[in-house]
Amino acid sequence: MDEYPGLDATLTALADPTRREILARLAAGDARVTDLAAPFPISLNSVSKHIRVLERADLVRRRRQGREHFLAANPEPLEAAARWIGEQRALWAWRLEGLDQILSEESRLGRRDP
Amino acid sequence: MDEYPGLDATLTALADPTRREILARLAAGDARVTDLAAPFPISLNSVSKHIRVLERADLVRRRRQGREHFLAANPEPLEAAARWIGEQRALWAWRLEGLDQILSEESRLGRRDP
DNA sequence: TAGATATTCACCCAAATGGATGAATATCCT
DNA sequence: AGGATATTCATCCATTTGGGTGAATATCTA
Repeated sequence: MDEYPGLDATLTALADPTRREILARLAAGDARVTDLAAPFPISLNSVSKHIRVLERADLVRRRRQGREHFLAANPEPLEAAARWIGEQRALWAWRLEGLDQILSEESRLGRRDP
Repeated sequence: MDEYPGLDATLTALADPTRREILARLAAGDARVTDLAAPFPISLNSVSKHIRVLERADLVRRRRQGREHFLAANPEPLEAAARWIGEQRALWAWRLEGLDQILSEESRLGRRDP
C-alpha cells in the first residue's frame, strides 16, 4: 500500500474529465494557464484550481517566466499508476486463468514429485 | 474523451485506498461483504458503501446467494483505464524524445521537399 | 416460530470538491 | 507613472464524500 506513495493524489487528479483534458492538451506542448483555460466553458480561476490539483499530484510542473506560468506534463506519477493497475490485472488474470486453483489442487492432493 | 466511457467512475473508484485494498483482496478470490469489511477499522456499512462505488464503476460484480452477497473483481474497466494511461504516456514520451519538435522545426523552416 | 446472521436503507455530520466572483499581486508595455 | 495582462488569493455556495448510527429486510437455523 505504501509501495505506491502518491497514488491517491494521482488517481484523484485523473478522476476528473477537465483535468484529463488539460493533461492531454499538455501532450501537445507546454502551455500557460490562460492557454489551458481557453477551451473550457468554466472560469480561468477554476482551471487554475484544477492545475493546482494536478501539481499536487506532480502530474504537471510549473515554470514561471515573468508573469506567465508555463505548465509541463510529468509522466512519472502516471507510470506509477500504470504499474499499480498492471499489478492488479496480473493478479486477476492469474485467478481467471485458474492457474492458482490448479496449483492449490496439486498441493491439496499432496503430489510426491515437486 | 467519450472514447473512454466510464473512465470517470473507474478512476474515482480507484482513487481511494480502502477501495483499492478491497480490489486487491478480491484478487485472492471472491468474498462476502462481511469478509471484505473485516480487515478495516471502519463500520460494515461504510464498506458496503465503498463496494457500491466499486460496483457503479463495474469494477466488482455481485452474486447473491441467499443472504450472502459474493463480490468478484471485473478487470474490464481496469483495462480501459490502463489504455488511457498508456495513450497519454505514449504521447508524452513522443514529446520528451523531441521528435515532434524536430518535425515542427522542419516545417517551420519551410523545407521544400515533403 | 423465534432468534441469529448478512446486508441494505435512511438519516446525520464534517470535510472536501468544483464552480463562481471580486480583489490583490506581479509583470509587461507605452 | 499608468494601464493592460497573467495569475493567484479570499470568499461564497451547492453538492459529494466518507464516516457514523439505528432501523428495516431477508435468510438461515434451532
